[in-house]
Amino acid sequence: MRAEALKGHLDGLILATLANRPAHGYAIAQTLRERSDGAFDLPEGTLYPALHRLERAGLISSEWSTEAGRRRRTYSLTRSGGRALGERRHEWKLFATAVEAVLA
Amino acid sequence: MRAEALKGHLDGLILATLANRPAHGYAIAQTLRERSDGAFDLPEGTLYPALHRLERAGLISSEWSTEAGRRRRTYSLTRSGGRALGERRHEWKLFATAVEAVLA
DNA sequence: AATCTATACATCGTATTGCTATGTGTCAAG
DNA sequence: CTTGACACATAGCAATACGATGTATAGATT
Repeated sequence: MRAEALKGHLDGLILATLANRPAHGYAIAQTLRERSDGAFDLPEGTLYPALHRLERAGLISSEWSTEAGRRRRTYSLTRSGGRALGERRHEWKLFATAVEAVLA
Repeated sequence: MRAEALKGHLDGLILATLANRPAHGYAIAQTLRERSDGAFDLPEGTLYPALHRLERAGLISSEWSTEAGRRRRTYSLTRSGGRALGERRHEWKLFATAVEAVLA
């Protein structure tokens, strides 16, 4: 997968992952890898800045916790993030339809 | 349509447009707008640099001509560009499938 | 005991890329 | 003679994914 393909779509994927339940960064990466059947295997330098960006934007919120000696930052979708996810899903449909109309 | 959504996918769209027949920049923009039902309305600052980029990469080639006083640069898909288009189409399928598996 | 692997987070610097704004110039319509 | 469509070009900007690197704990392996 070329790096640029993901640009502009990562935020929606992260929000969608958090829509089911809150999760910490590492778990988000695992879920994304599983749900995408290995297609999305995010390096740390991609994931953590994206999470910080989403939190700055108010779409997710975080809380520190410690479990078995490991510190975790657990992220949850905010109400605003839920709305944003809806928009992203809608936008994706429009985008995918348009791309397929051209590529086909 | 958010600007970042297109990133990394524009090249494939341009290549696909040229797969039918050679065309000049302005015509490519028109075709893209029509085929995408208005979703892709490329500003010049997006289209022309992209064409130069594709030509530098050897995926398209160009020729100057003049028609009715207007100079045109007509672009054609190269053999290498044809192969690249195939790859992009394949990559798109993988990408779209993965995104839908996560967003759904 | 030492090393490796997985877990877990963080950030600096870089490359890529699409867009805005601006500039050049032709031609037809009003 | 001004507006709009046609036609191309580029400088500067903003956004973002990634590679590399660093910190730290826990369990398994050697």
